[in-house]
Amino acid sequence: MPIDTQTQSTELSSSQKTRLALINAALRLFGSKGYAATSTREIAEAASTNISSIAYHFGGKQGLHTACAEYFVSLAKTHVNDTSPATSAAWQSLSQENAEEALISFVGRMIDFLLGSKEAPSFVSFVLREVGSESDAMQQIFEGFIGPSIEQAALMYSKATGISPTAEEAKIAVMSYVGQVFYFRVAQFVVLNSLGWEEIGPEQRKLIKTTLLQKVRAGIAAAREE
Amino acid sequence: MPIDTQTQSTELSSSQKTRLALINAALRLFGSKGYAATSTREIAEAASTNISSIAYHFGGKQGLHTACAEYFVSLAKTHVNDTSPATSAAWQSLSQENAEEALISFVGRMIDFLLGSKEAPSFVSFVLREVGSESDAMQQIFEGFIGPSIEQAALMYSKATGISPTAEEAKIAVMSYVGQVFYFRVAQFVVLNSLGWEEIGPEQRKLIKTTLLQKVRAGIAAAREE
DNA sequence: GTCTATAAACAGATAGAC
DNA sequence: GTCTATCTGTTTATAGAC
Repeated sequence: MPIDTQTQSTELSSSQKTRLALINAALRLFGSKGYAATSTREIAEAASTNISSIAYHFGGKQGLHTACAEYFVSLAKTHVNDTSPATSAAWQSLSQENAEEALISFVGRMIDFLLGSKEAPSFVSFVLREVGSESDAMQQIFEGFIGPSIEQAALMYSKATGISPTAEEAKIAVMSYVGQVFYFRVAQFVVLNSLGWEEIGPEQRKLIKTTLLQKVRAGIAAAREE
Repeated sequence: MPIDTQTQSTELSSSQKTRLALINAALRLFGSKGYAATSTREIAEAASTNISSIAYHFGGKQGLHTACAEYFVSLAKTHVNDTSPATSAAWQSLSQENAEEALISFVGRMIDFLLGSKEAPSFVSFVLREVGSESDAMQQIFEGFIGPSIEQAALMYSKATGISPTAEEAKIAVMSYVGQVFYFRVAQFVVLNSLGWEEIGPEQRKLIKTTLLQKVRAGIAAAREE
């Protein structure tokens, strides 16, 4: 059961504060160093609490890890739901042009989040380490967030291009867009060194966005003509 | 100094055999479980030797890790040099059409290697874990292999599209192609679950290849018309 | 060069005081 | 609920026999 650790706006009990601090610290440390390389002592110190709090709140290190995955899913879900409040049925009636714009907007928002937000590095690192080990946590992240997102984007793609919504090509195309964007976050070291950049700031992000979205539009147009 | 552990064809001394077995076992284990989660006992067992061999041959766990990176670079380099024996000057004189075909061939071979070869999972996992930690090993991998490959592909892209070879757009486009392909290997869990596939076999690889290369061609055509 | 035995450090978990 | 103190197992590194 994903516990609501974020939406509670005003007052948090001392217990909840400790709990949330532990999850945030763990998510960051698990992401940057990996699960095995992160010690519970380290997490407790980063969360400004005691090692025993981990056993008390989560049963142990593994329980804290599970809680991190649940926290990520609940956060990612509200993020996505906020930005696309329309129902699945509403997508069905979109015109080709509107579907294309919706897909472009989807990829654009993904670029802004993955390359522009403060939380992205932790989140992406965490999920990236999970996806390698086909863990229960990954299953949960897929079913709760990634799967539905790809499903929805594939629907937009099929509307935009006119190909069948059940065609495997739609999902492959969508995943290729996702993959492109992730690369610029995950392989940031390669990106910075190849281009001689110091960082991926607003200007760099804009250049990446322009180049990538042009490719997406070209790909949609080409698929439409088949 | 990258030590030649592979090209020696016929006879390997007992010492070299142990050394190579340790590197191969470590590369696989570091990739699949991560550096911290892999114990030297485990590596020694997988390599059918004793723990102390690690200290003897590499000084310790960290030394073995460095040797893995060096081994990867030397292997990747010979792979790339084998498949593109032409000099940099030769690329300069390519026609638009030939440059496009060279780029398509580059992406196609990347798909075949990353999704079809037996070694790819270990290698990709290893490099993926390195790229997160901007380690000395990663610097070496970039300078020895990744950087030059991107440079070369960007040159093909500029020839194929007619844009300036120094334009940042060329490298961004090339990296977007690389990113797409990597996603299908790295996020294989997502790919299989989204598409309901059991594995990425020859037929699946062919479908991915067709879809992705169509996008690459469309992107080149669009950039050419600007 | 390879092995056994062991040292020294560190991990996660837990009992019990407050 | 949070803390201190401690237990038990495991890690890497190393000294020394062969």
